[in-house]
Amino acid sequence: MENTSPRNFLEEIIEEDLNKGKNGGRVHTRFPPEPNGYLHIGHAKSICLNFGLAQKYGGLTNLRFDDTNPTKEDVEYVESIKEDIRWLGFSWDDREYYASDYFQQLYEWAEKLIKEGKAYVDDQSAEEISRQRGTITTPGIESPYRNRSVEENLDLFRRMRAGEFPEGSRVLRAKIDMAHPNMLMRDPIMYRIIYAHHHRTGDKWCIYPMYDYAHGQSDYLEGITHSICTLEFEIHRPLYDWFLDQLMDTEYRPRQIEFARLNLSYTVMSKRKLLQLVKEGYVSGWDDPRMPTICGLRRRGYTPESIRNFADRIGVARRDNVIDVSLLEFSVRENLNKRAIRRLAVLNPVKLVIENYPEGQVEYLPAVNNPEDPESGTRPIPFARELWIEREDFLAEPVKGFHRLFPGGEVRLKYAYIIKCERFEIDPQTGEVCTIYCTYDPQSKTGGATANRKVKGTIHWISVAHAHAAEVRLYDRLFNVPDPDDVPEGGSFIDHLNPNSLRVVSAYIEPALAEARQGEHFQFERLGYFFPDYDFTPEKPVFNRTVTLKDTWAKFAGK
RNA sequence: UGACCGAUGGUGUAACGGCAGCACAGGAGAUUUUGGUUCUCUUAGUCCAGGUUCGAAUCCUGGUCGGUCAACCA
Repeated sequence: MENTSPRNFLEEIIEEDLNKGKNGGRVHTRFPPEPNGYLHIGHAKSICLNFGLAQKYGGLTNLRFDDTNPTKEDVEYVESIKEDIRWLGFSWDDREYYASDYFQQLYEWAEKLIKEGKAYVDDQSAEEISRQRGTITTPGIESPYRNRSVEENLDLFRRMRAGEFPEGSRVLRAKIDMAHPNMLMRDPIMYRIIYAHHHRTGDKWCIYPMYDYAHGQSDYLEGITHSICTLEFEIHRPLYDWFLDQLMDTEYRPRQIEFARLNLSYTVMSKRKLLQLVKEGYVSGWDDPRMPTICGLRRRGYTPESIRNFADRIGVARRDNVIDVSLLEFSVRENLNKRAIRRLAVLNPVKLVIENYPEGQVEYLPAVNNPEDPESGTRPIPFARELWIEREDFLAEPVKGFHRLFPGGEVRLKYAYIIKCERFEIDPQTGEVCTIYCTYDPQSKTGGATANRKVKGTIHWISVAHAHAAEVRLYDRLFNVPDPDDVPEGGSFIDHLNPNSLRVVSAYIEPALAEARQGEHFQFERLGYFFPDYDFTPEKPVFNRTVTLKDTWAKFAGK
């Protein structure tokens, strides 16, 4: 292989395995979500890794729902997870599996372990078992039921399965080592009794395998070669290997490899906290555009490509990391800059009157749809005597470095004329500027005699007579500190919620925008990238702000 | 006082015993009918102490700091 580009540690491992001819030279990965919540950007990292690695090495990736706990899981989540993976641009073809597909085989293997004296039924309560487990620095003690006969264990286990015992009364444990320094090896629980309806197996089972017993065997059954998971499962690896070694005598072996999960600044990522935001109404739902969920990002206007690029850029390693959210924002700006259709909109309008422009006259001026894409052409936009401009683009008393409109100053109206501010009026009620009066240079239109005159700034505008109203939702970071989880005693990440993470404004948009379609990405020139919300209708257009444009003036002015 | 894992600019991530590179962020400038884009330039880093070696981010030893583990969750 002559690929000299730097490789991450997963690629190194895979290439090493390939060179050694391990597992017949196959690469087969899996993405194993538990259907108990919505996927977020951290899952996207894992998805890109698992599918990306398989793609790179000519292998396959399975989708496997890890549904071993019927009390927590639900079909509702299965569909959303599939939709999100597809949307991200990956396909598992027909390899859609469920850990529950393997319940029968897992059960038979459990009997095999019992027969070999490697597993036993424990009659103790959860509390007793927990007490006997010892602590991190002291060994555990053995259960009084540990040395039951094979016959008794088998009988009890079969009766557990038959539903003869109440929930929580007995468990099946692997007989390993109660003094093992790794607590997970201290006779871990393999099966527990749960009388709950399973979303796939219904009421067929009342005993359910634990993650540790199910995962490695599921990998084995699917022919997975590289079982990639996050760092917190590292300590589970000896157990993953132990079961495989007891049960399998082939040369083929799936291998668990851990990587550091994604953390994002100004964001919380745990399912529990995300759920709390939804349940307690801090956001409108899992797909609230401020959520780091895949469906939230989608509604916000993020593109699959931008998320894949982001996943590439953040890399992968085994050290804990916090990615700056600005890298995510960079990724979406970069992608949207290339593809977003340019349109004009005024979010915070103030009226501007061009006194020497004929009353009643309307011109349709050509405006470029996307300067990054010469093929995209132009559309006509109506220009008239009365316009809306952005309130921030006028200052009665200009400050140093201000390139926009002020009394006596000139500015170019994008795609139109150069205007000069003659005077302005203040609303006596509010004390705010209400009307700005200008004159225009009739020769300064694109292609005109004075069109190339240098003026300091260019601003956008909307003809009052032709403006459509729209609701625009301005989103900002959900939290106002880089690490929302960093809270003093008794505090909560909720305390760090950004009160201005959503501002809804009534805006004026150019006529073409009223005809926007779902799924189209727009740049409102000089403002940012916007995406029609699911609530959008031609009668009542609603846009979500995906992200602002990079704004070096705001940065300067803010100092 | 346990086991396992980790430590490279502000944030990520490369280097496989031989010039510490790239991206984001930050800064300066050029271009620009978006204070966008693009293009230049630029600030800033190997946790500490020993050892091995002609040569150490890399190997060894010891420390320091951080993470994970005591659900019948995954």
